[in-house]
Parts: sequence; C-alpha cells; structure tokens
Amino acid sequence: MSGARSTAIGRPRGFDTDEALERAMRVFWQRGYEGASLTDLTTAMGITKTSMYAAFGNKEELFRKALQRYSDGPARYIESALAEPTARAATEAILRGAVRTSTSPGDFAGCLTVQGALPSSDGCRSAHDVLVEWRNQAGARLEQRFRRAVRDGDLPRGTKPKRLARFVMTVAFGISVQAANGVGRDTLDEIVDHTMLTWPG
Amino acid sequence: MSGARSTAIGRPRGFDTDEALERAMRVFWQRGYEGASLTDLTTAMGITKTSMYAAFGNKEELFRKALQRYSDGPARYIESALAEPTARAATEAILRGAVRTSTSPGDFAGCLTVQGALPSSDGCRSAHDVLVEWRNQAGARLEQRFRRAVRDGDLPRGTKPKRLARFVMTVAFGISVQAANGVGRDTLDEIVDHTMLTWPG
DNA sequence: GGCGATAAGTACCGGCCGGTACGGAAGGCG
DNA sequence: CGCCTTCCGTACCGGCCGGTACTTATCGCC
Repeated sequence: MSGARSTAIGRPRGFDTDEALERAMRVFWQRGYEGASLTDLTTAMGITKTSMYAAFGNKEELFRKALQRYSDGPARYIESALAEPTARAATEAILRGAVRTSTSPGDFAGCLTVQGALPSSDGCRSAHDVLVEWRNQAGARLEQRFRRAVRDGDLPRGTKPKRLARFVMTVAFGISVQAANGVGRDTLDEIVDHTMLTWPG
Repeated sequence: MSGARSTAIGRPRGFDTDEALERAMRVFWQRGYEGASLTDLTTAMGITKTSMYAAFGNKEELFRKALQRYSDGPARYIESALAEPTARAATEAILRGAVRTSTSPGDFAGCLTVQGALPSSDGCRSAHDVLVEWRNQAGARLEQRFRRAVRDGDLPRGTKPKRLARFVMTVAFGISVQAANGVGRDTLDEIVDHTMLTWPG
C-alpha cells in the first residue's frame, strides 16, 4: 500500500494503517455499511476524516479494504477449510469456523459479509454488490471443492456438488443470522452437529 | 385502528391506510429499516409526511405495523405450517414457505425480518430488537410444536425439540440470505429437498 | 537553514435525515 | 349558512451525512 519508495519524502504517517483498518473493519462488522458513519469509523480508527480519505480513498473503498482484511483475518477459516483432506472435513471446518467467527467473544455477533448490507438502499448499492459477489464466490469455491471430491471418489458418485455446496452455505449463512440473534456458541455448535449427521454416504 | 366512532367527524382521510401500510411494508422489505427513508416511504405510500405521522405515529411505529402486516400476510405461512398434522410436514411447510416468500416474483428477494435490521446502528436499535424478538419467537413456536410432536410420538423419543427447531430456523434464515443473494426459487427448493432428506426417524 | 513534499487539523460544504408548525381544504352538524 | 373537527400541503427545523478546501505541522534532502 504505502509506496515505500526508495526515498520516502514528506511527513510520515502518524498512525498505523493496518491497525486503523482493523478497527474500521470491526465497526463495519458491528454496524453494517450503512450504519457505520464516517464519524463512527474515524473515531474508532483514532484519526480524522482527512487522514482517512488520504489513506483509504473514501468510505466505499475503506469498506472494500476492510472486507479484504476480514477475508484474510476472521474469515480465513474458509481458506483453510477448503484445504482439508475430505469434503466432509471441509464442510465441518466451514461450519465450525462460521460459528467461531460469528460468536468470537469481544467481537460482535454475526458475520460482516452477511450483516454488511443485505438490503440495498440506493446509497449502498455498491457495497451490497460487493458482498453478494463475496458470498456467491465462497459458495462457488466450495462447489469446486466438492466437484473434485466427487471426481476423487471422496463423495458418492451421484452427489451434485452445486446443490450440496449451496446447502452448506445456506446453513453457514443461517448460523450467522442466529448468532446476530444472540444465540450462543454452544447452541450453534449443536446445529453444526445436527447438520453433519446428514452427510451423504 | 381508525376509531370508526359512530359519528365520524372532520375531513375524511384521503387514502386507504391498509394499502398505504402495504406499500410501506414493501419498502421496508426491499431496503431495510435504515435504508428506507421517510421520503422513500411516503412516496411509495402516495401520501405526505404529515399524513403519515398523523396516521401511523412515526417511522418506528410504522415499521412495527408494517412488520405486523408482514406477519399476517407474506409470513402467514408460518402460522399454517404450525398447524400441519406432523412435525415433518410443518417443517417442510416452513421451509417451502420461506422459499416462496423470499422469491415471490414482483416482490423483493429475501425476508423482511432478516433484511430489516441485522446490524444495530444506534439509530435503529429498537427496530433491531423488534426483529430479534420476532425471529426468536418464531423459533420458540416451532420448538413448542416439536415438543408436542415428541409427546405424541410423532417424533422419535430421543429428539431434542429445541435443537431441531433451531436447525430448521437456521436453514430458513439461510434461505432468505441466499434469496437476497439472487438465488432462484428452484434452486432454493432443492435446498429444501436436501434438508428434508435429513429428517430424523 | 531553506525547500519540496506529504500528513494532520479545522472549519466548512450542499444535501438529506426524521420530525414538526402552520394555514388552508374538506367533511358532518346545527 | 357558520362552526367544529379532522386531514392535507408547504415550508421549515436542527442535526447529521459523506466529502473537501485550506492552513499548519513534520519529515527528508540539499
């Protein structure tokens, strides 16, 4: 991000962009795109609006970068889940990960990518679209993982990867709604238990 | 609502409150509580702000009434689902109903009670709380239905009603997120098919 | 120290937010 | 008809929204 050109000229930045972005991410997580005002964001980030605009562009770009950070941080479990040796293990890792992230103590209930901007008031259309894309892509990657599993004989021959992936993602999304509703970690883990009982084959 | 006192005095109302509320409900459905501005609402309702305030109180009360209308209209399927003869039929009715309502053509994708206000920016805390309450109550009623089913031998003796109800509600919530994501009715029905395969007993 | 470059802080922008004051319009009733 | 009551339309409120112009502070380099 910071050019880090051989020679850095000018007054150096007075804050840590990574930490500021982390804090912004949490505000978006808690309040959603619309609900997070610039005042909320910059206050949490500990900087002024001008600094925010200089460092991140505008609110929309800040959100995009916060979402990226979310993917690399709290939602990293998706990446590692896909690397699990079996489709079943991948699924359970995703669901357990969703539970853990949606209920991490000290953080906020729910999932940034679900709470962020479900409805689409005109003003936040682009944030909405980014999240739709994010969610669909997550499903697509799981589908691809399942497709490979069928090819490898890890899943029964008749299994439809797309359908199974959509089912798993549906449960994952539902989990984050339940978490936002105040349902606790243990209860959500029971839901995962129940879901895993239904595994094909 | 309208007093309808034996003698109606004064200038009569120039619009149909039911239809206005219906239209307001749809705006909330599409945009969520925060995303629906008074201008959006009154424009869709075809009345002025003053008329709206006189007839419904304020934005928050309007939302509450719109939610009630949603319960009595698009979400009526929950009521009838609970009256199904078996727990399995009730579950399938809820899930199919969620699919149908979340994807009714001409209306908007998703479910008012999920899209309405998932995150809680300070300004919409009360709308948020109302929806949390709504969702939890829906789950509680399903749980009670399951509890009866266990008592009646309709569900296997070991079944945990609370757990099963939460699972079903999780899938239902997930369905509405998927619908908001643009997933179509047929695909969602496949998810219901898949879910029903897992029925205990 | 002086200069160029970048960041930080202040004060402000037009616009929309939810909500309201007020005067006129439209009905029943004597 | 006048009168009372209720509703409608306009014009407006303070406050916050996302975003910005301009000044001041802090750096590297010569």
